[in-house]
Amino acid sequence: MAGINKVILIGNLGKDPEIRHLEGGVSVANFTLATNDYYKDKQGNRVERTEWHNITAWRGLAEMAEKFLKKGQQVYVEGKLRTRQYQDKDNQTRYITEIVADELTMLGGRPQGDGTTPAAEQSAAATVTFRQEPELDQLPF
Amino acid sequence: MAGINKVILIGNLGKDPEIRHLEGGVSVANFTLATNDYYKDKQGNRVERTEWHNITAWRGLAEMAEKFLKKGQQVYVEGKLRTRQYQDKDNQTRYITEIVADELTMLGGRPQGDGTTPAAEQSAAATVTFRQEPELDQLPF
Amino acid sequence: MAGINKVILIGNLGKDPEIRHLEGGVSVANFTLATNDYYKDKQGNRVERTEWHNITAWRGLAEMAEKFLKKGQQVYVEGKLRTRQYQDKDNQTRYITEIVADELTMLGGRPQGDGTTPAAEQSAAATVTFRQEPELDQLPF
Amino acid sequence: MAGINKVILIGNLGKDPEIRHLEGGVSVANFTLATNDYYKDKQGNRVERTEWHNITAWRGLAEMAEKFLKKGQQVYVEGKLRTRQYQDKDNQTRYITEIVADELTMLGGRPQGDGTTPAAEQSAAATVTFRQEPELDQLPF
DNA sequence: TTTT
DNA sequence: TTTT
Repeated sequence: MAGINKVILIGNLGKDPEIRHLEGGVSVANFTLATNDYYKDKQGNRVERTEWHNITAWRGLAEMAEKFLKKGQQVYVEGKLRTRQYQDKDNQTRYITEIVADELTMLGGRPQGDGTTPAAEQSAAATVTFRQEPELDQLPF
Repeated sequence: MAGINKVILIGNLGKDPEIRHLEGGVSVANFTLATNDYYKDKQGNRVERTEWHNITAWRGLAEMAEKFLKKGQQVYVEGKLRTRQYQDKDNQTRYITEIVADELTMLGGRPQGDGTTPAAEQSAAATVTFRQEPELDQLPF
Repeated sequence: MAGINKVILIGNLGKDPEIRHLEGGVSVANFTLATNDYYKDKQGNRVERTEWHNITAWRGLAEMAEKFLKKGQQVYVEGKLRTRQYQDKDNQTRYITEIVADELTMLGGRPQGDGTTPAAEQSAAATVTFRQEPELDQLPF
Repeated sequence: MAGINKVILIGNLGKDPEIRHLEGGVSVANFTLATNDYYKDKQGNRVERTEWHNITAWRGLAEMAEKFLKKGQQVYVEGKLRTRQYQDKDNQTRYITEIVADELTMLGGRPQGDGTTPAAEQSAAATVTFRQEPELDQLPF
């Protein structure tokens, strides 16, 4: 049965995206994204809570993430949850949950950079949306 | 900085919700949810992929999950991602990502039951929405 | 500046989709969707409120809506808001807000049909997802 | 049957929110929000399309919109669609579709102000989330 | 005009 | 009527 698996995040990159080029020319980028919220504890103090998310982007979206996204930047991420298993260094099975991005949109936040990027270029880049084409496999037949 | 951390799922319960009552009278329910999608592999075969999600509901939403949700049922879940760490049996730190539910809506699917629940009750239950009140801590001050 | 314009609905079709074939071979389907919620009035009575939405689907998604969606069926719709103007019969400018669908997923609800559709076919159809390819114009250059 | 009626927008305010205080002390704020996207026309030219949305906020959320949101600012809006009818000046029935906000989050964009607001205050305000409590009527009984 |  |  077809279902829905959708994640929508607005947060800040914890580091610059890291891109890898797999065999067959496929690119994959990874970065972490912090989303913050606030709550009041029992004493009435305002407490901040940061949640860290593992974001993965494939193909053209990976290239664009590498090109345009920087540590500290505020970004909108839309994607889906995927939990995969891997073997840790002790050969034990572990699980990691990632968000596979379908869309990345830069929001108003300025990137934390070295100051060498011309303001005009930053400004132009700061508002672009990247949308991943759905895999050609999504058709119902 | 305030962010957005939102998950929207439609899937089927992998098991009946399990509820625990913590000290202080707080309830928490857990269940797994399967979301399915399809893709075509390189040979053009239609392949199904199932993603399993860990859902957590608190307080009144936990009570309602226990009361109304059953294994197999199709449900809409809205919530937020939370990754927490715990110690495994070898005292190693591990991480698990869960969806903390804010809203649960039963969809058209009939629960997989023992057939003893009157149809009228099932039908009445099958379409209700439960919404968790936001914690009273969400105000910006 | 790039923005986000996203609508997520789960409701029931008020009528069968109506499809039109425009010049150039482009298809467009329209249907209405009812979403229901409940509130308690000041006397404590449970009141139902129905909201009606105008859904538009283009191209392949239109064909699939016509083929698989029926009056009464429960469906998940994801799309974007678009308000367009038109001239009414008195030649006055009027506005209508529609949801242009990107994705349609049939949920558990059985279609209201003439009873001639084999159950197996209904069941197969009842869970399919249709996803519109993004227009080729979504790239940021 | 319970349904889902959800809208998620990121855009810029077209004007400062206008607040009205109804009898009984209830506040309601209105503003317009522009969401922009881009497409390539048949000649390959990049064309911008702006969609304007009517946003309504009630009670505490209205007060906060009035206090913190300004023309030009970039904001995340989550809410639900509601189409209501009214009589125009010729006593004809007309319809308008609005988004009734449940949550407003200011994003990185600086408000278009008179320059008298201290930067620190702007910065503090620029990232806050306001969440409307659900009406107490949302419970399923 | 839907659904429960 | 916004933003880039």
